[in-house]
Amino acid sequence: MAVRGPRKDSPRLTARGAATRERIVATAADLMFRQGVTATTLDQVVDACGISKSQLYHYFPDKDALITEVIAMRERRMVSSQKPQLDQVRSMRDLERWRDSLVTGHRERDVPYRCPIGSLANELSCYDDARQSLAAIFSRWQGLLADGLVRMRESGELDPGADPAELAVAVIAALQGGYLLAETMQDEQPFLVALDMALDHVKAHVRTPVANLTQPDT
Amino acid sequence: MAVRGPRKDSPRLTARGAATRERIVATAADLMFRQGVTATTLDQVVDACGISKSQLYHYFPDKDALITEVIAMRERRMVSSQKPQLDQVRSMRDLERWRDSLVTGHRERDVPYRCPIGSLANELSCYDDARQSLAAIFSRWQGLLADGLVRMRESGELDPGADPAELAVAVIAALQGGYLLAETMQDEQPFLVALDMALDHVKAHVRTPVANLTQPDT
DNA sequence: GGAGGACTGGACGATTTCGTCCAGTTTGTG
DNA sequence: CACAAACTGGACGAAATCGTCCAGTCCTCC
Repeated sequence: MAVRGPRKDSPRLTARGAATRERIVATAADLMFRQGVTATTLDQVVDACGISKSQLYHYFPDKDALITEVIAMRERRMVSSQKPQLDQVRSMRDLERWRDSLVTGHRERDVPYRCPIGSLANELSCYDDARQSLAAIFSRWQGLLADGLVRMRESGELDPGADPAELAVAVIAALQGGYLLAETMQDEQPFLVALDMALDHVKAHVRTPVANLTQPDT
Repeated sequence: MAVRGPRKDSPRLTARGAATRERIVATAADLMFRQGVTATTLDQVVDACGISKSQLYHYFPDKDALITEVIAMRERRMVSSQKPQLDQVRSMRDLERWRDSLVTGHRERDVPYRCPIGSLANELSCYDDARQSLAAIFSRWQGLLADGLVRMRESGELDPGADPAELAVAVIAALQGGYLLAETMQDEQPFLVALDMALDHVKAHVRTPVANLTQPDT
């Protein structure tokens, strides 16, 4: 898991080889996403990928190594899809845009309501290596969000007393819970409700200009 | 799954037999809780339970049937642990007590931060039978919570415009997300943060007496 | 005390899964 | 060209896993 040598997992690797390797990981990631890790067979990966078994074992010593790579790919994908958006966050409005893109993203590609990271985390949390990697991914994700909240605080929109890190954790938790309920109930409503709660929670820490203090309707 | 005959799964069943059957389910539930369903072997169940394999197959036709029973047990346990508390909920204060008992419950018995229902849901959501049962459990849970919120609304504490069902979904989602993060990070903080967010969210729908409208610190 | 359920204990087979191995072909690159 | 990597294809073994089966003992209730 730790990076020991200079290049340990690439002892002379052609562009083509790297591509195949990547394809294997992608295929495994997809199968594991849909069926779960334990339920996914190496033979399934081989078949779905259209390669022969010897190729799989040419690139990966065993299933665990493949799983490790799948996790790594999940992190890359999360960052590449989330970072561009979260880096833009400077206001409550931006955060709402982020939420909307999560929702619409699931609507157009009709991928099941399910978090590729959360589902791995649930299944692999009893294996410490994997668990730690997944914890790091969550941290990273949370960090991206927290950075946005920090910017909101610096720009004065967020209350100076608000804790961006803590808010970010809450938002990710809501996201995960929303995914799980939506998936289980096969209904996107819990996902929407959870995300709205999360954003409301952030909004509760938005600096309230006096103008916003309208008279209470009592 | 559906109850067809008068007693289909108890064709003459001694008290002792029923007890053993129950012990098998409990043992399986425990193993599946800690390792996951797919990762749990029938031989493991047999060993952990101290019975012989023929007994397992005497009571259950196959692994699926056992899983079904495990899910049913999870529902019973959830209801028996949650209903007494949630039925008491009549105020924000009661809700906070519920949250506290969730936290302290996990602290004293040092059971891992992990939802017995949520983890099953995550792993079994691709099998429609199981998924539906688990969705029903979530609904039930949410219903218990919503009932409490309805009482809060009736007593005037909760805003008449608040939607108890929706609030309950949000709370359960936060709970689930909190579990997942806490488990993965091996830290109870995300669990606390998520639950606090959820309660704040409910609190935001509490009727605000004029007395509570203290001057904003601007 | 007798019938039937509860239970042991392990043999057994079928199948799946992981992982190995290798002989031979194709592709790519210095 | 020559060498190495990429790849096929499938045989193979070991182990795990599911599920069956049965002979025989123990317990319980009518």
